[in-house]
Amino acid sequence: MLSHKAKYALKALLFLAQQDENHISRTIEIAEAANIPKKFLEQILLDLKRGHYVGSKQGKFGGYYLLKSKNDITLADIHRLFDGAIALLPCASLNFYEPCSDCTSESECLLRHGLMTIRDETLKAMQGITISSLVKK
Amino acid sequence: MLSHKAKYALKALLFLAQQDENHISRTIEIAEAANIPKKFLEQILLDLKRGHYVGSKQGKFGGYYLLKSKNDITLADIHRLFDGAIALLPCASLNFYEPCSDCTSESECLLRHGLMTIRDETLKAMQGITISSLVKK
DNA sequence: ACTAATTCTATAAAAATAGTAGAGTTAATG
DNA sequence: CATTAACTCTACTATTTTTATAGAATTAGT
Repeated sequence: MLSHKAKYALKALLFLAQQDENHISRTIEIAEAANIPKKFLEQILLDLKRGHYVGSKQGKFGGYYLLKSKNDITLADIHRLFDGAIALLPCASLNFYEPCSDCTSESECLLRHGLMTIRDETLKAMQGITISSLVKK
Repeated sequence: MLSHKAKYALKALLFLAQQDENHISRTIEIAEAANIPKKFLEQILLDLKRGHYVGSKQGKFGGYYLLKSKNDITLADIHRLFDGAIALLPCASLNFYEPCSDCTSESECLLRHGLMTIRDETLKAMQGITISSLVKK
């Protein structure tokens, strides 16, 4: 399941993607349009900025805008940024690999292989969903 | 990601699946073989029992055994039993549907459709992984 | 009766999540 | 250059979920 953060991030990105090119949106606008607590959204937008998904303009008449193309922001990206690994266990993860503390031998682990299969399929599916594809629905 | 409970449940089921037909395994055996805290495993086995995945025999020489066929226990089943919805948001879930509190109109939600696509693909993949298929690896 | 196992309920400790507060910084404008 | 309106940053708090643990009750074989 997605955390609220990830969900809010997606909703914010969808909002930004629907604005005119070069338009700058204030946090409060996004918060009200997408029904997100404003102070919470501030943090989320900063995270999106640090991930180079959005850009910002400071000061009066400042705000946020999409930095990457709608086509280049996938569900997988946002999941990883806010919720971490896409794999079902850290030992099966590409980007967030960690051995299981209860695992005696990873190579003999019966679970890991199956979970890596799932990861590959889920990842492929999630990389197929972009902000652009969502807006078009 | 899977919770420890779900991971431990899978490991316990894998252990049971590898025993001889009609063999009964004590909790302590499973716990030691799979490196799971015994008292925690007790709860998990009870949940698996309530889900009709394992059966138990009480009293001296009691223990647990697989009730369903290895082929009929899927990763999707265990995920749902311990970690709930497979969908990324409750509003996109088949078995754990709930509307989002922040959603003003579900029919106009741009996220939901994409998440239902992901759910269908993930679910299909997870239903393809059975205890039996894991043991064979 | 004794022993060894599951069953059940309650509790506790730790971690993660969700959200809030408030001071600081930046930039436009008159 | 003061004012205003925006983003930025750090810290904190409250809640919920997760991960167990404790201990009494029940069951059944010998």
